Amino acid sequence: MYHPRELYPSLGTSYRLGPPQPGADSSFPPALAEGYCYPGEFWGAFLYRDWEVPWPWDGFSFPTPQSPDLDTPKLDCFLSGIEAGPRTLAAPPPLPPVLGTESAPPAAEALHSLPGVSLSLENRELWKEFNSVGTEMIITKAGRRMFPACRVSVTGLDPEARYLFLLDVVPVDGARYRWQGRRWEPSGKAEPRLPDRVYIHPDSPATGAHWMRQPVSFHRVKLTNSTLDPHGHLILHSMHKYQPRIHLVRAAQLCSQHWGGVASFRFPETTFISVTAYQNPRITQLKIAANPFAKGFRENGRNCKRERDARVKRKLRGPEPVATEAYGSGEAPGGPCDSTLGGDVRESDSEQAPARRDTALVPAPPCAGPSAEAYLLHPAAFHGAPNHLPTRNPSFPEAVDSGRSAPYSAAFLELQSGPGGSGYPAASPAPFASHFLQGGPFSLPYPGPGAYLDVVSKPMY
DNA sequence: TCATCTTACACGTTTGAAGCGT
DNA sequence: AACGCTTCAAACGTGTAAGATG
Repeated sequence: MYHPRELYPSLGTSYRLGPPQPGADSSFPPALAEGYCYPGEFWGAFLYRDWEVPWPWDGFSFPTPQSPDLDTPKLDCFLSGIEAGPRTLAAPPPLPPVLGTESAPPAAEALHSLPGVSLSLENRELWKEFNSVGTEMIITKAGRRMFPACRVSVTGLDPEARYLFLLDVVPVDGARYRWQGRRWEPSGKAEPRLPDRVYIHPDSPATGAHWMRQPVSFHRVKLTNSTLDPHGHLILHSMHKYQPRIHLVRAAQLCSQHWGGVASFRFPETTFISVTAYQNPRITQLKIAANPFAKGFRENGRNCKRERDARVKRKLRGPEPVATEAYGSGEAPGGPCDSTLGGDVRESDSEQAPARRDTALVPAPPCAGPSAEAYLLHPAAFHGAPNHLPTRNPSFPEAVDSGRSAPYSAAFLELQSGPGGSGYPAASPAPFASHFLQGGPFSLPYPGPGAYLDVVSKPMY
């Protein structure tokens, strides 16, 4: 991955994303609000903040914002330029204060101007298993993958139209948490919110047929606790509760100035607490049992506690004899649930390097040449079209993050908010992109596939 | 002293280049 | 020359434990 400053030094260091500034241009519809909907039921989504309507399910009520920062729709910037679809209203169920005690409904939340589109969590059972214990996600300076990863299947897309799949992670509440030996409990106020970043699925943009053909996996997303993270990973605070959101953005016409709509989803069972080291031993066991990368820590693995202890003892005694004991299959009940995609297709096969991608599904946009303006207005049109991507500045080394050549040449933008965290160039007439891009030359490139994007960023501190 | 974070480590998995045969 | 298959080494992704930090 490359930093935009490295890729495009002429652009300077600050790109700002934000909703339109008051008075700058009032010709756009207000941002759609977020809503909660059951997959398949919500369609055409809708909701909240400004309207109050009865929630159709017992026990749910309108949420009370616990923090002014809380749950700010990062993609409002996207929505402000989108042709709004029909609206209905629904209210999100309240998120439980403490993990492991909730009985959250199988609801997906939505933001929506994509009627008929629904998303279902493919590995819901695994998520539920973790959620029943209280999911923890390790965050490290270098970035750590999520496990379980978000894997969803989508229906209701226009097979011919192109869509972007995005993922971000938002705080669930305004509290900091603490492991009290047996469970998580709130222990004070949350840290100031960090810059919002969005992960763009490497296949983006692709046709609706492509997205619907098989489940969409976000297993490459990495979480970090480094506020200065140069790799573009999603930045989280440790000991805070978060929830992933998945967004679908329709690029209505590759070369038009309008995007066709947005749908945003989240699933209650994907809530997790970010940690730098696992607190709940049950979570550790679940991860070891379910994550193929942790096979070495299973009962029969050489890295299991018994073997490790034995190695330490042998080390203390003297030279270690050649190990003759065959260690077992390492297969634990439950298996690597996240390693499949669709029927017998492995998850990893779903996000192959471009060479293996069905590029026929994502032909180069019919635009003529790498017009900077076209890029700005229709970044999605440039995804999957290498010839249209700006050339990387060779004077900057590749990010340390990838020892091997990055299959997607992933880049990301670090887009900083201006004063107040909002605003956009009043002079820009573009209906979509210019709503959230501000402060820089308009040759601003869109991050490549598999990249991260900062949106509506706020000052770190 | 305690809670939290960082780092090095060993191991299993994944990836892609190289080699080979057709 | 092109293609497909196999092999293999390097890189990556894990959880652990010791030590550092505040």
